[in-house]
Amino acid sequence: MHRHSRQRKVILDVLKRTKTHPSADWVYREVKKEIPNISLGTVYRNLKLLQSIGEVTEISCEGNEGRFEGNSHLHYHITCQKCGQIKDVDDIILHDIEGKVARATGFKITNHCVGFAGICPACLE
Amino acid sequence: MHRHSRQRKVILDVLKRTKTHPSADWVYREVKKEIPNISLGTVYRNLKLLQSIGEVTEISCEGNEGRFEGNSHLHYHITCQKCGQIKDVDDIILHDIEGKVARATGFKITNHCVGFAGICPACLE
DNA sequence: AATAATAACAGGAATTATTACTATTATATT
DNA sequence: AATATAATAGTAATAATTCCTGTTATTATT
Repeated sequence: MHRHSRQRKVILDVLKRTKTHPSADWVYREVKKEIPNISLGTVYRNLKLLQSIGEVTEISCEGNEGRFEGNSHLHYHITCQKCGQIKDVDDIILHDIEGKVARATGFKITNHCVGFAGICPACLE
Repeated sequence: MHRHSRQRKVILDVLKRTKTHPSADWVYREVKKEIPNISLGTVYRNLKLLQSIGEVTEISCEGNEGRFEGNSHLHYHITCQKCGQIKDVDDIILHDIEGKVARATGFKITNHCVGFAGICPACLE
């Protein structure tokens, strides 16, 4: 059973209000502003716990391991390597890729990581 | 300029002949059978060098960082979250996703990261 | 409100994966 | 064969994460 703790609440708040995809250490430093003696272990433990209850997602694409986000809905993105903008890829384009892979492999799929990088139309000119 | 070394050759041979997606440490232990005093640093250095010349790929999706493969034909990966095995998903299943995304977004795509995670048929029982 | 049970904590040690350093060895070129 | 230096072995260092232990705080129960 989970008890409430101030530490957990502040960690989640920090994640919910940032638009970036911070590392555990960034979260630690941020939470420290409010709870100066928080332990890094507490941050890791809670990031894991919050993941397990679906409040937080760990990004696993594009070498961004160890980055977390509080907005846990699935999405695809494409990054321009020149100007850095990130665009969304319409779900329809990649419709049912999980289903296709599940049928081909026999796996029960629980997660996927789909991301692209390239040069955007504007930068191509 | 690259010189040839026995160490590099054996490391590449080991990777080319395995069907698994080994870690640097597994490669190290395997190469040790042939070159008992090889250094782990040598394995890491060569894995990196072999990557840079396209002989070896490092898997970068779904928390599989640090896994390598010598098989360079296009395919995707699926990882079992229970037993940890990594299997290949043939390109045909997700045929031309890069092209689809390119046409939908107008990007010139140069890189992608596509991987899946779930529970494998054996672990589902 | 006080008590008891234990989840969660802080702080530090331990672990793991990877990289950096340095003196020595091996390879390609002359 | 002599030379220059890429590559090596072995070790130390770094970074990210997890584990451990004694203490604190939260929740349920009285």
